[in-house]
Amino acid sequence: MEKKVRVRFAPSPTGGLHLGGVRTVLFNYLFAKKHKGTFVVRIEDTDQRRYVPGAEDYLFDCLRWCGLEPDESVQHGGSLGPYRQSERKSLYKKYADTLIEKGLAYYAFDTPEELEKMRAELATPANPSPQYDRQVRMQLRNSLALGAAKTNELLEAGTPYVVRIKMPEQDTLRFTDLIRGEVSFDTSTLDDKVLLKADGMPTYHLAVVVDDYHMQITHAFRGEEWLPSAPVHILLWKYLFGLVQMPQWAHLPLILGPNGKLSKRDGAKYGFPVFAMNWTDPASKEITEGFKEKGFLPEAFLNLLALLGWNDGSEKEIFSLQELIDAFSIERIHSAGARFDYEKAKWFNHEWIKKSSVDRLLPEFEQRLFSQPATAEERKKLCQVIELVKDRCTLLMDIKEQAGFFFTDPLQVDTAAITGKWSAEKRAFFEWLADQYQHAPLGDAAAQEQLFKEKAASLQLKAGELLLPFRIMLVGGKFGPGVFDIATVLGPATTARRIAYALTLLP
RNA sequence: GGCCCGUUCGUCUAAGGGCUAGGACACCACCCUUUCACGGUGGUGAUACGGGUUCGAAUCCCGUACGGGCUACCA
Repeated sequence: MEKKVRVRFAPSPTGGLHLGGVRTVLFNYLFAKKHKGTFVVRIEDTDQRRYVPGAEDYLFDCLRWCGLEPDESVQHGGSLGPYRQSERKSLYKKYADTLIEKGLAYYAFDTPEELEKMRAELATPANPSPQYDRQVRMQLRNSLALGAAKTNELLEAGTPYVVRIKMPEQDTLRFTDLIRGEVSFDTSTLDDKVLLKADGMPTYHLAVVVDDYHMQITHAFRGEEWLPSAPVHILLWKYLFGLVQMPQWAHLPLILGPNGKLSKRDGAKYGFPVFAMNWTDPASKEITEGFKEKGFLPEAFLNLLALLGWNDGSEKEIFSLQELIDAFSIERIHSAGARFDYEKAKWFNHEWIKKSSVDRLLPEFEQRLFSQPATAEERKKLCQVIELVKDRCTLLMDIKEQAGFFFTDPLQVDTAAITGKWSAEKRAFFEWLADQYQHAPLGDAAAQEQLFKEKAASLQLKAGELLLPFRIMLVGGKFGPGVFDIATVLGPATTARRIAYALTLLP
């Protein structure tokens, strides 16, 4: 009997939720749902200096917007909490002590200044970043070099210390990554990573192992940037809980920006969002734009993220969340990093807007077009409008431009596009047309078009030369769906009014 | 510098030893549309390089080059 699948997303609440973070959530979620497992969100807030108020609530807001609700978390409850690492502090200390007792870790009293000095002294062009490792540890201020008596003395005097793992001299550590196969490391090249900080908080290395064990995590997904620290975690699993208990690891390929790992700066620089939702830095008040506010549908956002590094082997590209769950498999995740392409991202969104139902789109349109809740009548009109314009919206932001004129007379009428071929005959035609809309029942779009063309022919005017002016009178510019469809939705009174108004601007 | 990971059109990718190397985005052309989109048709465009293994390699192995990540008492 297989163990019940349990996965976790373990963000550190320090700011906006990055594209890559959402993709990690998504893969966790897909895998959990696919295997009827449990998706846990654990807050990694062990660095108190980096605490950012609001970041945690923001994170859950993002997950909610995406439709990726955790099964267990700070906000969702669960029996294996607390789900915030700062609230599990004493647990980690216990394990750090165990490691020291077994001689697998040691106390280190070096101050940050001393470490800096050591690195500065040892740095050479050939070795620009010296490590705290077996080469130098006997020359530093730690329990290994100092001996038991001196160590106890320092401890009793309340000297601040950290706990470091004692990296074995000569060992090869290997594991099988679900995405890249066997990966191995030689411990002789590794350093003695800090496990417990001077403030008593664990570092990521200790916390992730202890918590994954206690929360019974079976599969761990994380970004490829964590691969180099895998050997530390393997060792801790071996020392603390046994390797058989260790979750299966999958190191996800990185999402790259135009220059390496995608960063928030890239977004600002190249004009695309990087965060899921708008993030306002509480200190600087600086706002970083999110996909939501930029006008992405969450369905599209998830879809494009899933296809960045994964595909189902077919040529299918548009997937709903349920379809992703059904089709998902770790084996089909790529091992190479993927460069984020904003143009393709927009294409996904456009596809989703086109395929979404009027009902799905209604609240999106309403929210962007009305300052107050729409009346039943406005809603009815809105539905017709959505049907007419949704194919022309790539981002939800486009709604204002593509649909606004149905509800508000155009502020600017591009008369310059009309005046070139304007004439007294044409003016007469439009005066007649306005009058028709004002007084005669005109029927549907097809009937209006027929009448329009017949009248044009009778006056020896080319219908083609009248259509564009008509459009501009109604919408203000050279865009929008078929003119007679617009006139129909606008209704005769409004259509007549706009023609009449435009005529006042023309010779 | 050291360690780790990676390398198919500009970008995302398919092809898990036998092929005219397929699709999508973007781009270009044409068609449709008496606006602009949508849509349709077609086009430009890739297996980093060098060695092996094999009857046969994008696919397996080695090396080189290039790219990325890590190298904090951050995650």
